Amino acid sequence: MNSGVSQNFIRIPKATFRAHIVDGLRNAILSGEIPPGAQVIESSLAAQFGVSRGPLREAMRQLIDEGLLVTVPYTGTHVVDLSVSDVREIYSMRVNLEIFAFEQVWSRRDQSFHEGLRARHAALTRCIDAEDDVASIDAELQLHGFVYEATGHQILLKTWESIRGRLQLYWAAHHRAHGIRGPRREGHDSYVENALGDDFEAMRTEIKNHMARGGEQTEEFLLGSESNTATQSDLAAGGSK
Amino acid sequence: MNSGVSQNFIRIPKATFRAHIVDGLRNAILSGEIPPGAQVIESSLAAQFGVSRGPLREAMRQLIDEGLLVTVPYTGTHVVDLSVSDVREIYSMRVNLEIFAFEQVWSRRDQSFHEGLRARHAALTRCIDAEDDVASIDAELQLHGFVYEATGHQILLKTWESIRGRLQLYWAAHHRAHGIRGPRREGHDSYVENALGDDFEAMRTEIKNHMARGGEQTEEFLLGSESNTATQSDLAAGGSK
DNA sequence: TTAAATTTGTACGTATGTATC
DNA sequence: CGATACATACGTACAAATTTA
Repeated sequence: MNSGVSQNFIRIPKATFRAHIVDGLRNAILSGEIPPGAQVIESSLAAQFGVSRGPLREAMRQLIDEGLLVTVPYTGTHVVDLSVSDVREIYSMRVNLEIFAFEQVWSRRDQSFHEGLRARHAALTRCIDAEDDVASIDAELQLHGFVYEATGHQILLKTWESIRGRLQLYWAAHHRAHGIRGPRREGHDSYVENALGDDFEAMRTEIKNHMARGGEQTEEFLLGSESNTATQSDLAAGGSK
Repeated sequence: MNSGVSQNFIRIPKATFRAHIVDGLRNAILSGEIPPGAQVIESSLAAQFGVSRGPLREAMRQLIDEGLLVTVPYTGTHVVDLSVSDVREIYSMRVNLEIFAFEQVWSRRDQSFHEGLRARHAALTRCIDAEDDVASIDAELQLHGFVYEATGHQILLKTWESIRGRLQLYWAAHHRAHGIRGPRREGHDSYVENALGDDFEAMRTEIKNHMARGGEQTEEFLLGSESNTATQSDLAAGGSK
């Protein structure tokens, strides 16, 4: 039934089929294998993944409301091409979410929070020292994600996850185009220091500064590039409704 | 091709088919026609809506990550049954989002913002005076939703929409059980007054108070009820991931 | 262990809207 | 303006996988 493409035989480690496709497709997008703006056709992709169109359609729909794909009914689906305002929105939302996250977790920071944060900080530093940019993107997302998880706030965590993909996509595209990542090394030290300190207001301003550094590089990068000030991601961003 | 159930002939007023199902299903849930905790089976639902499994599965998946349905692979899908902590999370997130929304829109409040807000406030007041609780729930959501739309912040708006459904579900269930809605009448007057005023800090505290009123009624309602302190909505809330 | 219920996946075919020549 | 190609959207029937009783 499934010829040509292998990738089976791995027995699908866990859970459903669609989830497996989602991960594969997300990686293909984030790695740049499918570049921003490129069209994805479900029939081709189904063949490429060795699955039928049903599960694949559902997988695509999930990536659509993760904001990685945009679709217009009956015509086609493309990998999102972030505009300046898109990235600006992501960063402003991040500042807000992360301050809220620390607000929620501040009084409940315990031993394991300290250890977890320091561990991820160390991992990030290792990646940066090794100049492994791809890994350090992931490590930085892990660092921030840990804070959201520590809050125990399910909705907050889910909201973070809903923008994390686009943030990662932007960082990855930025890296491939310029070879240098967004936020740079020294920033993380003071970030972690404040996160484990006793001054909440200091942490609040730290977050704003931390994000602002990434935001500045954003502007100059996207303004220097060609395309968009208001892309297709505005309309039909949800697919339906 | 399609026998038995009618509902066709309407020519599908606009856009895709799946979107139509989503609206229908969402209404069925919010109206209590399908009560919280009830199981929904895709085959039955497909027959009931007169559509095939494909579009219906995708519609369900959309409601799943709207948080109205929860599913565990290979076993079943149920209407969400909100726990105390769920509602607590929704309210805390609302406070944060709405303050952020006013932060974004504050300096850009123009003529049409004033008019739009007052118009929706008037509509809400009309519904309350008419004692039409169902309509006033919708009117209140419209009032708050207008603020999010006015920010022009797509991500913020989408985040609001991602919790709006569950908030509406809770209000509707609360109303059916007790006959009285959450936030009461007088609150909205000072809310709108502050929203159009010049004191941002006053607005910030207004929001916290406004939400706190709804939150208190939440506690006593859910604690008086039987079931849950940590429901199924915690795990598998996304279906895949 | 078997069996039932339900979801999940497959493989076709048809219909419809969009765009392009 | 019409015809055509394309990709999505939807329909149907059947097979497989998984959990629960």
